Amino acid sequence: MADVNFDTAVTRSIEPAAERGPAPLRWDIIELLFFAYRDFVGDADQVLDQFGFGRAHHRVVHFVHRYPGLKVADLLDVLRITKQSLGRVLKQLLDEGYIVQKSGEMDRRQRLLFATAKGEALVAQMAGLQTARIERALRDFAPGETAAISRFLSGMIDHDDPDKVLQVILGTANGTSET
Amino acid sequence: MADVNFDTAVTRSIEPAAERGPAPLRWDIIELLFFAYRDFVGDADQVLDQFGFGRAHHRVVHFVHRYPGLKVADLLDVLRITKQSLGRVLKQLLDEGYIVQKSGEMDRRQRLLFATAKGEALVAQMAGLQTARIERALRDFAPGETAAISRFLSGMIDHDDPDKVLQVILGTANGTSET
DNA sequence: AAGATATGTCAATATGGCTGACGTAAATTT
DNA sequence: AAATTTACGTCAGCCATATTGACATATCTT
Repeated sequence: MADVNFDTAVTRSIEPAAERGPAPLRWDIIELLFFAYRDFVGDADQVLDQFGFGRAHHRVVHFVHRYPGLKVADLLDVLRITKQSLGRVLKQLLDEGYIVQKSGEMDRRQRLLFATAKGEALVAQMAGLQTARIERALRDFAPGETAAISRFLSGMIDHDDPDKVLQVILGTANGTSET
Repeated sequence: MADVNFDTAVTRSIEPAAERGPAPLRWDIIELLFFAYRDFVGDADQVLDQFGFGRAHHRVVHFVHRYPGLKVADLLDVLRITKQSLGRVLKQLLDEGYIVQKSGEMDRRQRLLFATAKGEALVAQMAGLQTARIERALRDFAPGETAAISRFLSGMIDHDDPDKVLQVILGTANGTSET
């Protein structure tokens, strides 16, 4: 199985040496992020398959659970999809009783979204698997190091985003988890 | 715009808090990962749009560039898709000259894949944007902290994966399960 | 010669994005 | 009060990317 020249790959083979300082690319972090995220969402996929849902359902019910009373428009900002795309998924979650909606009291055009106990249970099941992965990965770090990890992830995010949910997260992200 | 009770959301509303402890969930890391990865791939999306490609093309040409001589079967393992899905994307990249293939010398059934200069340029352009984001996020960390960040990302990955590319990335390390 | 393997391909289907257009109720502005 | 804007829903169709199953071909292994 020595077919692929992984050694060449690791030491970097073809680099445009035209300029003097090609500004080294962070292949290491780029690929670690790819695989970390792949396995991270893989945890949720296992659960979703059992419920006949896809990743889109996860994202919707997750944010609705976490930010009760979220408006449809807020959700569109967070997920960065169109209302048509959201509509399909949201309708299923409403029909199957994972989410309910109430009209806004101040503005009755708004449909405020809330997760039901059923929806909460689904979210918690997936978050449980992902939390296990996270705790496993964080197990041997000093408190200062785990804080650095949080700050790094926060630093990877575009902070100039007008998204309201994101503002909340970035405002409180430096604290530790609640509960 | 005080419609949504973000405050309630942050302090968490519907959680069985009275009991001994349902194992606190790491909502903080879960959501930071979501947004960090969303913006991270967003960098590549900008470039891909200009080329008329999608994320699938990025993944393929990235790994082919990074691990020259990769077999089709290896690529399927890394990307975790079927060969039918890969075939469509790979064919485009071959037709448009981003990738070339050569028959394996020891096993001529194999099609070993290599990125062309054109393919390499595309990958480098996307990696450049992502590297800028990474360097920005890592700017103010001590060396020990950046090492911790890499170890964390590595720890988030399933190490018992038979995937050959992953083994190289993880340092050709053990086959130890995730204890 | 027989079987397994690596790859390619055809056909059908599902999911989850997209755009554009239109409708309705409710809030806001004039 | 009327006009306009906003929040949301929906219909219709298109595209990208994923799926499964079946089958073809070349090549390596036994």
